[in-house]
Amino acid sequence: MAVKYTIPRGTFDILPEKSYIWNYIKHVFAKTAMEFGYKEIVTPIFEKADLFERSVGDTSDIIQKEMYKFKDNKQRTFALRPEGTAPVVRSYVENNMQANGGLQRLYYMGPMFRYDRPQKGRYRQFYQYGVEAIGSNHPYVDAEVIALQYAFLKRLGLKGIVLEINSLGNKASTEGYNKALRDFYEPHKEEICGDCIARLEKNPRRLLDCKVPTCKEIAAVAPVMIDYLDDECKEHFEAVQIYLKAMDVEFKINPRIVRGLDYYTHTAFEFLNNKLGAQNAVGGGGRYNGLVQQIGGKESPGIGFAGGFERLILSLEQEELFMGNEPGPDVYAVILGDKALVKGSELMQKLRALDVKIEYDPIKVSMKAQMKTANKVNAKYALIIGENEIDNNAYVLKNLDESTQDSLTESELLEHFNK
RNA sequence: GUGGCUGUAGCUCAGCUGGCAGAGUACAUGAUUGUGGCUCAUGUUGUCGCGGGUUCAAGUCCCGUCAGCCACCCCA
Repeated sequence: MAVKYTIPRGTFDILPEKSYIWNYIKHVFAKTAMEFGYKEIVTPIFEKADLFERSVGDTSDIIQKEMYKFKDNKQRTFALRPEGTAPVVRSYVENNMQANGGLQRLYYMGPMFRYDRPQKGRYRQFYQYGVEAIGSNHPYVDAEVIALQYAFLKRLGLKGIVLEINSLGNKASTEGYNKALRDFYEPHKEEICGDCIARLEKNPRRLLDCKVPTCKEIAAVAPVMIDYLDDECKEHFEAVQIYLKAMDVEFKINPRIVRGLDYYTHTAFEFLNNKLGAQNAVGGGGRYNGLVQQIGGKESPGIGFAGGFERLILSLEQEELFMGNEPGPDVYAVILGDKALVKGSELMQKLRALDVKIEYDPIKVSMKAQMKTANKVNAKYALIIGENEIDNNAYVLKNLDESTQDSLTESELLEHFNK
């Protein structure tokens, strides 16, 4: 079909039949976050580009090739946000939330943008939900944030998702580890793939999960991050695990977890659905103790996570958790003729005032077509309004599930729905 | 950004070595003069993704392009 205007590549419309499930997920997330004491924060869709360049890290692909950058009329460079943490931290610093003291618990939802080649579960405009807890380095907070996302996924009914955690240590241990990795790989330079040679420079941790067989063999005996943690980092990581167990959160330690953004330190975690194919990360996050300072605030430790709506919906569909369809109307009005429609309009309006969800479709003319539609939209009742009913003040209310019907006067009808 | 597969009715898809564009489903009408779901009958729906080329003739072959999917990459 040749349509004149088509949607931009890597974007999608949320059509009415899907918007119900989107709203449902948003609702469940907001509810879960609020139970943990998190409050919503809404930041703009675009920010100054250098906010991301400085925080996310200028070596990452997200900044190097995936950011939607543009100049406004005054030649200032902005970017559509590629992720949610930097804007929240910017707002935290700019609004001096530190002055409130204590821990700030924030949640957000909204579209993010990355210029990448689309495939299933990967879009150029995609929707994330996430939280940030800023102001404490206590390992309980790490566990709380993880437990929140865990609770959210459980509440949606998802079973096929596993949680993996890791510690990336502090800056010193990360640097030490990266050096150890580079030293280890140096003598193997001839044997590893081209991608891995680039990783050696750019992001040595990624060497560990290369899929090329020869690289895999080498990676299997490469040094592991956990051995490079100092005592403080180790203690923190162990404490997180104790709290997670206390909160009955199931997890697995995976020393190979790498996060895509440069600002992560200490705890890192991922929720994976391995039935999803290549794009299997349903959500993930980690601690970012240096980020607030980097963005210009007083040093303040933080941790957060983000997850994608699209992969969540794919997972729900896969596990056949369709959350039910949108409920049908309470009443479908079967109105026979234009004369009856005048009284019908009046009646429908009176019922709506009683909070009754009522639909009518003037395109369907015959009674048969209207009854059929009432059935199709899954209405509980069909209300028949014809000239006979109006003349006799006796309206037929048919219960479509039970196939029973009663004849009611207008006041009886309103009484029936006045609960 | 790299490689591969696919694009035909609203949806799912068939269409062979070029020869009248199809099925199921959905939708509409009727069987049932004002009562839905089941059944049966009849009917409507197409720039065959788009542009070009080869040919008497292209949904089919060739080139280009756009889009989706799969893998890499990256990550949500």
